Amino acid sequence: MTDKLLAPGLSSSAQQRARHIAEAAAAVMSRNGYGGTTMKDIAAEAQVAPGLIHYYFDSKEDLLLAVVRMLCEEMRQEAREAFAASSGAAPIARAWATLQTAQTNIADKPDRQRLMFECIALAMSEPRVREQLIELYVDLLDTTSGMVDELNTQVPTPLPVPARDFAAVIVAAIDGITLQQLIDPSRDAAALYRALGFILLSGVAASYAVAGLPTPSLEDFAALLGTQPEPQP
Amino acid sequence: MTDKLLAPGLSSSAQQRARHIAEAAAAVMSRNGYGGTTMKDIAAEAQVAPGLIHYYFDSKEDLLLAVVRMLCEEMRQEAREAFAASSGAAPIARAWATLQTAQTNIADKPDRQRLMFECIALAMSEPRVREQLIELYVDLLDTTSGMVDELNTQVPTPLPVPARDFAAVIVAAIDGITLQQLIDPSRDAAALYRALGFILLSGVAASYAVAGLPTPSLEDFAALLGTQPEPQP
DNA sequence: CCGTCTTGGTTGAATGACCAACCATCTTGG
DNA sequence: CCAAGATGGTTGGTCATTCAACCAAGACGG
Repeated sequence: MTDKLLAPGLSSSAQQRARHIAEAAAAVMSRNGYGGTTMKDIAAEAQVAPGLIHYYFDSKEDLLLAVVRMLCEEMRQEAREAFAASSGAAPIARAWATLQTAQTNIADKPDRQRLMFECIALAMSEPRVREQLIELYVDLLDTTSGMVDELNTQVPTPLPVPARDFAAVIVAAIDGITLQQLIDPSRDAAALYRALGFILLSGVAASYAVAGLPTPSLEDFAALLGTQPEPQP
Repeated sequence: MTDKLLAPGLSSSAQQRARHIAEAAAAVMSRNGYGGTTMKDIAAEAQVAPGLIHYYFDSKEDLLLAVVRMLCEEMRQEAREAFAASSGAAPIARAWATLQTAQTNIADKPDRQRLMFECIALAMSEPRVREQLIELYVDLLDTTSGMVDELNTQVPTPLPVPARDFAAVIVAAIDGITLQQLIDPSRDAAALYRALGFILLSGVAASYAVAGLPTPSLEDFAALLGTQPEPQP
């Protein structure tokens, strides 16, 4: 039994208790990182005896996984909502709106992102963690490539690359930007997202061009992304 | 004194000795990860007493930093060489050739990449590590944006985003793809790099279109990237 | 030339801090 | 009254780091 949280056969109050502990863990771990968090810290945050944590979770690692799963689900949900909310708009606008959720995520809750990456680092040496993480990534790519698929139908020439690969690259770029932000928060994340937006959207422009349709100008994009185009000197 | 390796006033034989230890550390840490490596392991690999390591390096952390700096420098060098070697070719080909070095890097030496990310995770909680990492990223972005600048002059319409932001996004995407590869090596890295290539290069296509020049067809790109375009069903 | 001193390296056992996991023992709700 | 739930001190193991002792090889005085 690896994860009592998901195990059936626990009363709903027990599930609530487990969740309470997981939330406390999320708070402390976000604050101090996984390595910098002791079971005692978590117990203190949850106002509970240290031993009790092991009653609900087999190990510290399990607790981390529960936390990370919660955080992932939350982020994915936000992205899905933004995508759905923009369902009437032009494909470019939808893509941009959805991308924004990633941007605000790192801006508003850097600690959570940090925890995610600590978990990834742990996964490199802990096979159990890795498996869980693979699952989470599969879900994330499913969601993203679903969106790409949908946008693909609204564009004159469909993308010349498999939607899933395209989605993976988008996710990769977001992860990478997040990483850079975590390492040096003083850098301007908005500028990077703007650049990412341009890069992705110029693909759309090419799509128009290839179809022999009038190509949207870069100024159009610029207006959309809320910035001026900045030609190189 | 934080880093005896760089400290002046050590005889050159001492520098050699330090390097020898750092190389042993690189080997073991790549194999077992930073967390999974003990000073004893490193000592054994270097055929040296555990205590000696602290004669040359103040802490395990310092040793990691020395190792990471070596690895970074190596990768940057490879990329620079590939870029320089292709200096006669078309901008698209140069970009692609340089991108390839990143691809082979993760394919051939995943362990090193893993160590890099473990170091990044550590940086989140260790200010000293973070500072060093910021420096390394600055260097990396300098190199990359230098390349982007150079390519920018060879293209009909210069990029509408600052070269440095563009470079940062490229680096981010590479990092992200690397991360995904580390988590699940069974995924097809080549496909992701192909997708990244298309995304970046369709920006070039747009650049032609905006300039009112005939747009290179996606088939042209496909040939260049050594694959067939795969239209979505 | 030879013994001794000095210095720069080198050794590996001992230290000490840390903490996840355990468990013997209470408490309480049903 | 008795589990299920909760407590928190104890335990055992892991390591980074320290340190006192050791050694080889060059400098030096006699």
